[in-house]
Amino acid sequence: MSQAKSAEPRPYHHGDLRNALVDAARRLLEAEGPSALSLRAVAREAGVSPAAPYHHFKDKAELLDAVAHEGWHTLNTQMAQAKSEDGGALTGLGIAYVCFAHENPALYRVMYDAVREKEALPEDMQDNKDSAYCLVRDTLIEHGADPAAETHLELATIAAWCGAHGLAEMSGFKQFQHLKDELGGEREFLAAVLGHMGLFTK
Amino acid sequence: MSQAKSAEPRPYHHGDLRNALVDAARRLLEAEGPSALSLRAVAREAGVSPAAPYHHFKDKAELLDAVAHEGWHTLNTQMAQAKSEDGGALTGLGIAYVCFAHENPALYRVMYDAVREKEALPEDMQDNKDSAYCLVRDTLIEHGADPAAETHLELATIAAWCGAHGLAEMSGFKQFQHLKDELGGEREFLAAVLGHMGLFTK
DNA sequence: CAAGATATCTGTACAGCGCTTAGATGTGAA
DNA sequence: TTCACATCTAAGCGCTGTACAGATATCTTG
Repeated sequence: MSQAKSAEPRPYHHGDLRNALVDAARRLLEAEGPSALSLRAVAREAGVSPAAPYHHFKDKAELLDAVAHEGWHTLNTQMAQAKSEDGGALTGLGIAYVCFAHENPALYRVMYDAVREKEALPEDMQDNKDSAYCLVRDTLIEHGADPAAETHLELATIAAWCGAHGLAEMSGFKQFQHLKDELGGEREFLAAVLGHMGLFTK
Repeated sequence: MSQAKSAEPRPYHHGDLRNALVDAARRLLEAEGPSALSLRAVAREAGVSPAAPYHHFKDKAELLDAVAHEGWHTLNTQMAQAKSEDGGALTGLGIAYVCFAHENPALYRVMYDAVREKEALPEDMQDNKDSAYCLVRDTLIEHGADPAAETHLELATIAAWCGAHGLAEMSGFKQFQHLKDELGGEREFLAAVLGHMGLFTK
């Protein structure tokens, strides 16, 4: 494992240990998976003692929250990019969402583990202009949803998100491989399933 | 915690420890949540030594698999019941699915944790006549899907399942409370979101 | 019924975990 | 310069999953 970046004998005070810990956690997560992500391992990876993280995070959950926060941020920007590239079709957003989950499986899991613990939407997804949630809602409006029918709009956004999250967790199943082969690829499979959700038509 | 059922000093050989362990696990899961479900706690609850479970399960994951297996079985039967009671509407199945997840949150989580580990559908959900998967597929046929269009049918079933799973994980969010109030209840909220998924119309 | 093979369970131990506490070390303000 | 404060280390607690050797009960075979 990469032991931080430099070989010089780190000064007693790290300088920016908080960020270093979050980075180390992401590195470990990617390399070893979520089950290997112990606080102690993160501290080792960052080159500090096992107790050091407690001066920056209340407990392990709070460190994972910080990792998840970065994850939501990345997801938001990737979906915004997908929207601009794809001409703004809802299916494109759905595929971008699922692809993010596939490309960062461990991170995606940490993101939703945190969310399940709190039983609440992460702040990064709430009524923040840059959130993927709002991106989806705006896209629905562009495709004809009535912006005045707030409840309707909110329900539709939730439905789309539920479908995308479900697909993100399911589409990796081995049992679906034959469908991907049949349809000519992963993306085609995703688009087909999303298409069957109604909301994602077109 | 209830220390098994009887006060008599259990014979050296338990008789049916395997099932006793699975039951103990379910009891703990319900009472204390998934984070409290350690192998050692399960052994304590069943009144045996920490090493005893290893004669019946390869490791902790295999015990959780057994718990998950029971969970899938329960889910299948509850959905079959919902179908017979509800006149066979797809929305009823979706609501039954989500309600199961809400009534057994810890169990539902164990079920999907196992699934994520394996990246495969649980056996109990595959092409077994009693599976909820087949129940949904048959319901789609009853509502007009062409049984000969196998790919189409499979995609639609997957889409429905993805939507239901997503909703099961999302619908507990505090942020959606105002929608439940507005719509007159939890079930109405669920039905409304499912309705927006297209597949679940009627 | 005797005897040994086998299945099941216990006791003990190890390394790793999250977290706490006490004390060491560096930093910045008075 | 001094002292308060932020940051880090070292040591340790109780927990975990798991391995292994040995105890105990049951089953099989004679």
